[in-house]
Formats: sequence, C-alpha cells, structure tokens
Amino acid sequence: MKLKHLHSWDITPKDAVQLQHALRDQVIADRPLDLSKIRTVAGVDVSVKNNVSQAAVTVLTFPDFKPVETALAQRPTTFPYVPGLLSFREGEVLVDAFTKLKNVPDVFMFDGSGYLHPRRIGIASHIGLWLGVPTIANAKNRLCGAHDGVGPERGDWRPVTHKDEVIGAALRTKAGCKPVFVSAGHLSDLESAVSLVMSCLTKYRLPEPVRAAHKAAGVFG
DNA sequence: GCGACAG
DNA sequence: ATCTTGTCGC
Repeated sequence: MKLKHLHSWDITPKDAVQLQHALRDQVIADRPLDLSKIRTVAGVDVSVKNNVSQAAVTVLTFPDFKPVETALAQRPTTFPYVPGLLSFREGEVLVDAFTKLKNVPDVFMFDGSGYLHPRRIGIASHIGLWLGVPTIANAKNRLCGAHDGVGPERGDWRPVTHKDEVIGAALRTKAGCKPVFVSAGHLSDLESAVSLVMSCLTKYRLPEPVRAAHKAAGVFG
C-alpha cells in the first residue's frame, strides 16, 4: 500500500519530542468507526532480536478472523527505547512492512498506545498519519494516566484520565487477567476502539489481530 | 527531589 | 522487547 512520507526517521530523541508536538494537531481521535462496515482488520507488531527489528502486519477477515495476508520487514534496531517515543523506534521498519502490504484493511490495530500518550500521539496515532487509514491502539500496559479499579467481568472498563482529559480505557478482556489499555489511534475514537477490541476477542486476553501479528513477528524467516 | 514509564 | 520452568490461582 501507498504511505505518506511525513518526515525522516533519523532524528534524536530530543527532536522526536518536538516533532510529536508538530504532528499532534493532525491526529483525528474523535471520529466514530462504523463497525458494521468493517470486513478486514490488521494487527501490527514488532519484535526485536539481536538488534534487529522485525515488523509484522497481519490482515484478518472480520468478524471471523480468517488470515488474508501477512507482510514482514526487517531492519537493524537503532533508536533506543524511550517511554513516549516508541513510534520512532518501530516506525521505520513498520513503514517498510506496510509498503509491502497488498490488501489494505479497513482498520489497523496496534500493539501499543495511541491517544493514550503524554502528548496524545502514541505509535497508533503517529503511524496512522502515515497510513491515512483508521487505526486503534491496544496496549498491554499503561503508559500514562490513571484509572479506578476495573470490574472483574470481560467487558468491564474504566476511563483512563490524564490532566483532566479522558485519553483511553482500561478494559477487562478476560476474567482473571489484567486489563488492556485501549485508545483511539487516528481517524477513530475511543468508543469505537473499545467496541472493536471487544469484537476481536476469542478465548485470550489479547484481541486476535494483535495475537496474529505478534506470532508472525516472533518467527524470523 | 522522587516515582512512573507503551515495547 | 527479551531472558525462561514450573507453579499458583480464577
């Protein structure tokens, strides 16, 4: 698929923060998704092994999760892991994988945060600007913000707030397991993101698109 | 100053 | 993220 080249990935952590401030206003995180029109969903993930990053984008049919296509890409891992700057560590290799992707899905589900970010531009939102296609975020841990206790049943959730703003949701995707942190990416909104994640659950804590991408990224070839 | 901190 | 077997709990 074709991507929009918005900037270079060869920058310092300090300049990356400035770039986030310059890009944040372009992110659309208040646009509802029409779940009834979604026919394909792609999971996005990156694994790191011996200083080599491998990106995986796996497209699945929705809502039956049949595999359609998986695009992979590899690159030396250069940018360090800095909380809040994950998109600069995984962005370039992800763009390589997206460029190889033939089937453009209706929405991309990232393993990481989106609007739930100190500057409201986590990896799902940032890369969403390059994609120009709806994205949502599903993180396994909380990057920032706070929330009250989440109920014990699958589907229970509580808003995550940061500086008096609701930026995401702590969602119980499976009883007995810790919640996941859902947020809007780009061209989506929190409510739609929570609905889509819930619609992508089977018998595990993580939604199928993310599980599929994680599995594909972990196996080098 | 101290603690928190996606993957 | 990654290093790693068995084990406790819903």
